[in-house]
Amino acid sequence: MRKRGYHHGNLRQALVDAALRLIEEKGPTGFTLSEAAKQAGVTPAAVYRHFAGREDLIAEAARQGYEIFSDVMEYAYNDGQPTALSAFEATGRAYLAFARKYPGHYISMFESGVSVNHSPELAKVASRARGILERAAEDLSEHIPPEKRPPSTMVSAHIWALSHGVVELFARNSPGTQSPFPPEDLLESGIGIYLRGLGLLPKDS
Amino acid sequence: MRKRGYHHGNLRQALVDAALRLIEEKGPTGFTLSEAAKQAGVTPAAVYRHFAGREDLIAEAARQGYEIFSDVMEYAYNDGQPTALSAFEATGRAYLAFARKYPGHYISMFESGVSVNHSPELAKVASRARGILERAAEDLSEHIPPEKRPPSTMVSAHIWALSHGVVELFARNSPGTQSPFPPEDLLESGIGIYLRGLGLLPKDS
DNA sequence: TGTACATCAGTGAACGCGCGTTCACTGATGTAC
DNA sequence: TGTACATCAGTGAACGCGCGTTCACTGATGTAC
Repeated sequence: MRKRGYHHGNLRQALVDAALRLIEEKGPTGFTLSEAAKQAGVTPAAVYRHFAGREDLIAEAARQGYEIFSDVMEYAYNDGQPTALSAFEATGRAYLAFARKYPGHYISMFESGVSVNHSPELAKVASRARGILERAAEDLSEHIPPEKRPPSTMVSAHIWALSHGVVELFARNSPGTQSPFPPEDLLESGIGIYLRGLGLLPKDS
Repeated sequence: MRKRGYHHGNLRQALVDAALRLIEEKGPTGFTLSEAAKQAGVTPAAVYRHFAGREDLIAEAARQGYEIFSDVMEYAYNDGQPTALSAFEATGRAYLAFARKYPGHYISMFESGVSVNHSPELAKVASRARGILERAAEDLSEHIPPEKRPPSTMVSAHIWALSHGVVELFARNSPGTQSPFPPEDLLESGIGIYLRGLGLLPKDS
């Protein structure tokens, strides 16, 4: 996708990759532009050929994260097939799977302090991600009698919050805060109970 | 609680307070020992009379946070009175109220990267906090028929995750990530649906 | 095919900065007599 | 009450460090003729 050649070949992406690795390892705090440059085999000054600065580099890492995230969620959602319910549950599982598989991206997106309004592209891809979850919630809502139906944006916010909370509290190898349950089970059971509360699952499963 | 007098009077606590202010303002990243010292009207070196270093100061801020947090949660729980259900809901509300009222503490506790095992005192007070939520979940669980009752530690993990997720995603003034709903409503409705899913609330509320 | 030229990705040195931490010290406070 | 002494909280200077960023440059690559 990048233009080929010159000296390094594809420094821009190499820098993003290095940043992702460092952010995953040391957190957004520990990440430094200089070390990312070093890992890419390049002088810190070279970074400025491709990014406006440190924050811009993190923002690009986040942007790529949202891109992958959206793809993963969209794939899991699968246009609401075979059922709105199964699609919704798959989306929840995909959220956690993404957080586990792409921790550097996840941290860049949600813990780096980079605003989603850093650039129009970032805002756009972030809202695409949100849109998918909201659509899944909408599909689902149609199976709830209108008079007891919460707004579908609320449902998606609930699930997003639960998923994010599980990731932050129980899926990180943060020493000392480990749960007696695997995060996957925790999220799946939580979503299950929640959906039962919406009247979308039988009383006993 | 501190011994009185000498030069500053109560530098130790003044440093913790400054740290809390700075952490709230600039995040755990932006916090520096030197600036905390400056805000307390003191040389950076003076900090070392009271703390082992930067991390130790943050850990003390977190410790005080857990202390307040536990008190608040315990008060809300109110020994499960008048009912296990109402006590549980009050505990959830108290969680969010704490996060809003003591953002510096909250960040020190959950976002600063300080391990809960930094010191025995910290571990102790953190587990006290966890214990309260677990007890509330246990009381509640007794109203669920045993064969469809999830482990109470799981219930408390669900609620903790949901609450934390709401705080992180929707209760911060993080630019761009605002929800169409007040965090309080979001959490309360989420917990309501969840409890209904546990069979603890009537089908239509 | 060969030569002259333009481009521009990456260099390397330099900058000012604030950081966390150390150390020998000083001088206000508290205490013993 | 007054004096001599001990304590120890806070000072101030110094340290080495790595940071993000700038700048004039260089030299490999691509291109025009």
